[in-house]
Amino acid sequence: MGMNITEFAALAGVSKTAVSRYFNNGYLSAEKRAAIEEAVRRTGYSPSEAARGLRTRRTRQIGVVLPRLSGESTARVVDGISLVLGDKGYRMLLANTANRPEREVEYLDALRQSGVDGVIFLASIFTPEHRAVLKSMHMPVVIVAQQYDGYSCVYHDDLGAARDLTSLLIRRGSHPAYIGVTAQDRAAGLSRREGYVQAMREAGLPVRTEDMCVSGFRMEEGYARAKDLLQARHPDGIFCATDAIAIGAMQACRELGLRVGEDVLIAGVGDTTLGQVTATPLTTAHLHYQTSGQEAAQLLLRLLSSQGAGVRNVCLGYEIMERASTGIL
Amino acid sequence: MGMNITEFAALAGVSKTAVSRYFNNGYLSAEKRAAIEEAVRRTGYSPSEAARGLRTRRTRQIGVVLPRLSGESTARVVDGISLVLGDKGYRMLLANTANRPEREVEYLDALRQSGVDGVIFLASIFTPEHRAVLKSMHMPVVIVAQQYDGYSCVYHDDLGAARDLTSLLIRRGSHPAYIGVTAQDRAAGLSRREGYVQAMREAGLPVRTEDMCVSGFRMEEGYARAKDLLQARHPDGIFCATDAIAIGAMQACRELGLRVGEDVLIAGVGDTTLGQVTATPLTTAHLHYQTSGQEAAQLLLRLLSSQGAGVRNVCLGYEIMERASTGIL
DNA sequence: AACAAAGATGAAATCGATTTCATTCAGATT
DNA sequence: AATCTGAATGAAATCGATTTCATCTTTGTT
Repeated sequence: MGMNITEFAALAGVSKTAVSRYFNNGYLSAEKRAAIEEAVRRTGYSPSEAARGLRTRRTRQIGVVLPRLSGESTARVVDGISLVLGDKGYRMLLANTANRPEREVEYLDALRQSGVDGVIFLASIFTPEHRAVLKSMHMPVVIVAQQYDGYSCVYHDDLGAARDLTSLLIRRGSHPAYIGVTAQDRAAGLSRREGYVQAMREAGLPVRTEDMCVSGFRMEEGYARAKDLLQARHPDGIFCATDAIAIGAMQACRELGLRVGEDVLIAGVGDTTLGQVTATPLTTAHLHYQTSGQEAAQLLLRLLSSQGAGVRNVCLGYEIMERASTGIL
Repeated sequence: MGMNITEFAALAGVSKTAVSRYFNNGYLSAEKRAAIEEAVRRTGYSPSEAARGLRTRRTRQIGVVLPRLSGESTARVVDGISLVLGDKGYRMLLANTANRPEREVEYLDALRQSGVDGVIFLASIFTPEHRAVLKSMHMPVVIVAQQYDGYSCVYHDDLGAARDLTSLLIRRGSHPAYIGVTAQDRAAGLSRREGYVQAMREAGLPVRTEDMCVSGFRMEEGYARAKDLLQARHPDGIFCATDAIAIGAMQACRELGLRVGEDVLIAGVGDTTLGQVTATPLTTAHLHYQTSGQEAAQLLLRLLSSQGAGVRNVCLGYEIMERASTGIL
């Protein structure tokens, strides 16, 4: 522990320079290398990250900003990130903004100061302040789950997934309504709604604003919106922008005496575990969250090695999981 | 960005020392303070964490070691931790060991080197190596979800929860079997099993090893163990050490044509969202995971301020959530 | 008026590494 | 034999802060 390079070098019988070279693979004779290796084994010495960071301006730390940790999708993305980062000897500095956009900006700023080598940003909503802070970051940034011009992004084909699911609902004989999330969230809000609209148009069905509404991300909110919608418009199908909302909707159906998969067809997006254990298993789209985390980390590491390698985007596909909520199979 | 204290001091018309004092609330005249404040506003200067860390040997970073991120309980604990830490200006270095105990030791070691101020350890299993590495940590450590002699711990009353749930199963008319996890996990494995055993004894029921088995943490594993158990022993109740296992067990029942809550009563532990959306809502014990994260963070911060304040333990209670899986309410 | 105590101040030392640079030495080339 | 090449080497400069310490200014006390 409390040993510095000078002490250690003396102990190993070599110069400080040699020790530094040992830990940074520089020119070094085999004997010295062996002597140092031996001394390391004996003493457990390892160079101070602080000193090293001061000199090299690199910390081997990556900042990860995310809106929440509860929520399976985020957790899976982070899992993917840490998988890749851990392997490459990078550490992960987590900034949990607890769904408060003003905190996002705050934290991005803090990360900039704390000297992380790069940032992975799990975005939900982009405000003008976001744009400003992102611009002021003098380090590589990768954005996950959103496409954002000028930055490397890893995202899902939200539109495609929503379109396919809506088409499925139509094919199974329903005229689906829509429960989504705020359009400020361009991926989960805007794109998925657009997918719904496209599928409806393609099928020649009218797109009525009365059949569409906006919910929060929580199950309870989905439940409430669904109950309103079901009582006001009596839809025979609902496409929900997220699994959580869909689960809420299923519950609302049940309470109103409607059979899910028969009286009302329901689909969600995300393929969370939740949708697999419900009374009626949920039809949904599997998005490759963990993969997106891995891709993001790899993208960032590439940006770190070859400086300014330029912006690169990765769009991941999806997989439709057809289950009983859209009709008995 | 690229400005150091010397440049900045010149720009503000004061000495380096004054600048340092400004950022560390030392003696400083009002005029200088104002001048520096103004200059900070103009330039956006902020001291380098690396240099600061080198000199002070403090990083304001806390290492958090955890076995997995997917899994609601861990996510909630981390949420709690980041809530407290964020408020106090500490950052969180996450080490995700992906359920590999050998990695836990590795990461603890890495954290020690990387100079975090303290560590929060979400433990599941303790091996002799764990003990060794923990001992070699020259910094405060708080352990969550396990009681471990010599360290400050925040944990749940696993035994009590298990005992109460088993008693409930018995009161509702069943003679419950047990599906648990490895006893190497002293909290979720050993204590909960002990709670089951105690409740059985109290009720004067025989505790048969054939009625008890060990599962992994995943739903699918709970499903498999439950199926075996149900076919071999035909129990009319099962106490499961975790919600995930319980969900698997419910599925096994359904597939065997047994009605959950009638033919077979089932209870789990953890009160995850999963248990609230299943066909038959799950009776379980709510453990205060987020609170335990907060408590752990607070404990650690206290250890950091008053050096060697000594070991303190926090045991959090639980709340029995009685739902339909133990009989229609 | 003399003196002590307390408040401010900045020069210089320090934290523990990396990196530059000048030098040595062995072997290859002419 | 003289020269060149390139690998190894370590002394010293450097990264950007904090902290000590000696000095100077106030203020308060008698």
